[in-house]
Amino acid sequence: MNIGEVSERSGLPPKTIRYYEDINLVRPLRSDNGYRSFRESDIHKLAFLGRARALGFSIEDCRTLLSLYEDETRESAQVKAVAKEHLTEIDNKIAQLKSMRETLSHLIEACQGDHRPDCPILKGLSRGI
Amino acid sequence: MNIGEVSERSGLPPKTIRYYEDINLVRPLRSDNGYRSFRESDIHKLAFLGRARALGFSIEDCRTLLSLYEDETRESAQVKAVAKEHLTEIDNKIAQLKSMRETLSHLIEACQGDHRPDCPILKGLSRGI
DNA sequence: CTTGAGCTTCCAGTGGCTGGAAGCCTTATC
DNA sequence: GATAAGGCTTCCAGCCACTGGAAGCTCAAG
Repeated sequence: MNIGEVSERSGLPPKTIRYYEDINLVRPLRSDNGYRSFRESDIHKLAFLGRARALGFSIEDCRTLLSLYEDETRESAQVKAVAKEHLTEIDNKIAQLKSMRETLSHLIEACQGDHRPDCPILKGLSRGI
Repeated sequence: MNIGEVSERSGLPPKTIRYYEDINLVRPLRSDNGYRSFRESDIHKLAFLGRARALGFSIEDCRTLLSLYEDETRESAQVKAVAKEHLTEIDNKIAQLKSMRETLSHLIEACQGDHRPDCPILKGLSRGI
């Protein structure tokens, strides 16, 4: 199967699929004409990667998860550890964004948003919030 | 004032300050020895930038905010518009992270995390969540 | 005079793609 | 058989906002 169809079936752009080959996440075969030739197992891997990326896992996490997926002797504790660590990162990001949101929304509420130059947002940024 | 002291007083790393000069966010003077020579107003600007960045504004937003800050004829509505748009982006990011968190935490809860290979997290990633 | 800290510039790398150019391959149409 | 369109290939550059490191200059202390 050529890259175009694989792109449609996996939901990943062709550029991304080529990139994943570059960094050895997938290793499609090659046809005589030089085109990449994907097996069903490649598509399955790519879809796996797409879902893991959609959950925010880093590429290196994805590599780990994929190798665990293919390792019949894995222990689910290994997978769970990776996932838990990622969950913590997500929680940290959410907390950081919420804190930004808090400060920013206060400033926005305090600002009249009219034709006059006086602005609490700029004051907050210039004086320390 | 040299970059080291400015770094301490503004809370920004020297590398970042040099970068901000590169992209014309600040324009410190130069001493005869070639060293950057910062005025109080430069430090003020850098601290402003640090706070805006801490609120998650992009560099281009920061450039806009800084120019509004220095423009006496600004209308606070302009500032508020920039801030509101950024707030929306923050809200979108929070929503996306929460959705990831939701899915991921369900998978984690379902996983025993023991020595056996059976793992709902990997199943979820491979079959579609 | 030497040592060490602080400053300079420049280049490369981070993550995860994405855009674009130049050129080969395939398929359909004339 | 020529040609045009579309899909494929590689390679290089760029995105964002820095950050690390090398090579070399300047300055203050001992």
